[in-house]
Amino acid sequence: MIHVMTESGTDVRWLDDDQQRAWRAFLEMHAKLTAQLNREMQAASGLSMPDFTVLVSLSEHPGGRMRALELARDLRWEKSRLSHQLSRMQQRGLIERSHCDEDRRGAFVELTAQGRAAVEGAAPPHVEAVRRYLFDALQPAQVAMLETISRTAIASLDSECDGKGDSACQDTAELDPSPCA
Amino acid sequence: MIHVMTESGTDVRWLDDDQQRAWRAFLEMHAKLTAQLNREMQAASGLSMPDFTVLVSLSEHPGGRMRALELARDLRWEKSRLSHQLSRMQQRGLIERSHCDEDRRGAFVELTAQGRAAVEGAAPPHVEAVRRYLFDALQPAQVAMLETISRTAIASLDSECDGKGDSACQDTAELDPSPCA
DNA sequence: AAAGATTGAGTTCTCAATCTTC
DNA sequence: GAAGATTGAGAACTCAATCTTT
Repeated sequence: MIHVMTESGTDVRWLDDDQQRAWRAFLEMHAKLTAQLNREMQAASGLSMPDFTVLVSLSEHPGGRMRALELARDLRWEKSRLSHQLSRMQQRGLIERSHCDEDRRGAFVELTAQGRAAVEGAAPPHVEAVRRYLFDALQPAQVAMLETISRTAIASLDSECDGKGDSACQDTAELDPSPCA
Repeated sequence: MIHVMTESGTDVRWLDDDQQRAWRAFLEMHAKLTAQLNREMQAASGLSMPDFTVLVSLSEHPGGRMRALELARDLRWEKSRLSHQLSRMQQRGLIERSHCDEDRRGAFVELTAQGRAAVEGAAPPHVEAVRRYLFDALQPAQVAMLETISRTAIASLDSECDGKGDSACQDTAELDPSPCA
């Protein structure tokens, strides 16, 4: 374990070399991968990744229709982030919004025919790209380890933020992960 | 291997269950982790992660001074992304820009005293957070695997984009990874 | 007051266009 | 024309404030 004295005299445990390399490689990998996936999806289908993510979630629900709050929880997005995104997607005809009768505060979000066609067209090349850049090069044990590592970090992040409001730290704990492929 | 017939009759190899779970967990982990690190850095030091990333890179160079293009390569950022970021940081007094004598197209970027103080103050709590949320919960073999997986994906991404311009696909191949901790 | 949702302002990022110097 | 860099427009995200309904 490396310790370094800072100017303030505080004792800081820096990352060791292995951790440092892993951390920087992880960040670089994520940045390059998502940038590439975004570019290919935009070019092939005219959708951004945020568009696609929303459409996938909707398409996995019966009738392509769900409450906005449920969608926000599903995606682990802030309410305002979802609202802004839905506004843009509505303008482009990918989704529609309607009011909720049981609870008149609520809003429903619904896939349009155009939105459904868009996500069905975008999914195949996207999945192929995820395979090509990531999974085709990984062994099964590595895939399993990637999930284990990710879940470990998610658990430590979720346990950290216990009493915090809104969406920064999740107010939901029992939903499935965000659908992105 | 699962095959699915789409409407267009194309044969698509979808992700299998293990891959699907790993992929979604990976995306969720990265999103939560970076959001949390961003929030803590903003609260503790008034810096965003992009600010910090730039300052770290500068502080690791002699004199806290380097060419803009070198910085862009170091961070694997587009020229325009860096330029916008530097404009904001210059306004806040974190860096200064000056002209290059040898090549009058070029620009130098230099850490100000304030910028150096900011990054030195921000680094310790940031590193602690990275340890707390990620590395403290990982075994050495998992850290090594994370790096291996990341480098595998980076390699497949780098080999994919060979003849492409500017920065989307890297025009550099022999530099160190982006410094972010 | 709390819950569901929207809005506006400010930051960040990408893309295409531009400008200057080589 | 290519290289180094900046600019403007639009998309995406966060935060705080707001509005309506419960």
